[in-house]
Amino acid sequence: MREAPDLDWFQRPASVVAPDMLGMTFELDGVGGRIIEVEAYEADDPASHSYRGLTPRNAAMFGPAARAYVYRSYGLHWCVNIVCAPGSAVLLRALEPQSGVETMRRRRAGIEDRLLCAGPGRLASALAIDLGHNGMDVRRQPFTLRLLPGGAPGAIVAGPRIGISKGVDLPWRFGIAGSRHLSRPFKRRSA
DNA sequence: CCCAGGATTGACT
DNA sequence: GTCAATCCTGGGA
Repeated sequence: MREAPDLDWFQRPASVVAPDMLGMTFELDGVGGRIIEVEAYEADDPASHSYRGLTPRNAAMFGPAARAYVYRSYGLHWCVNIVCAPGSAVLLRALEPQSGVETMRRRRAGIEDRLLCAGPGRLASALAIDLGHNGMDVRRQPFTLRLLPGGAPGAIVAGPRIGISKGVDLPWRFGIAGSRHLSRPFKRRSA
């Protein structure tokens, strides 16, 4: 099994790190899978929580790289990012479930397998990520983040980010083309 | 101090 | 397709 990338690897701008993260394996307490979809949020990005500078909520985004930035979405859901260069982070939007699938099913009774980690809120729920994980180093227990031989299992596609009202033109959503574990399909590039 | 508005999801028409 | 749930951040007064 390979190790997590060096700290320097994370200290690049999130929009550069994000596509490199596709195909890596992300787990919490042995529950997780292959990263299928991510979004990048930069420091000077009007859609980013860090855009207006350091606040109590977004403090992790201005701390060391390779840490988790966890926030509450719409008052109900948790979402998890991996911090990159200062003020930038990669939002984890979808995994292909690979380990601890029974645990995920128990946590999300009734949901289809392909939806277990399809979306940032579902992903955090399936892995039982919450604010208690904010600021933790994703290269160390209880997290694992590692490269797999072969890299991304398919072509990488990019498109506009989902659910934002600013920065809508930036193509900073990245995913594995055609994966059935995406939160939503990527619009095919027009000819 | 106030309150509009979310990096979403699931239920329902 | 539409829409409510739910809560807390942070900008503005």
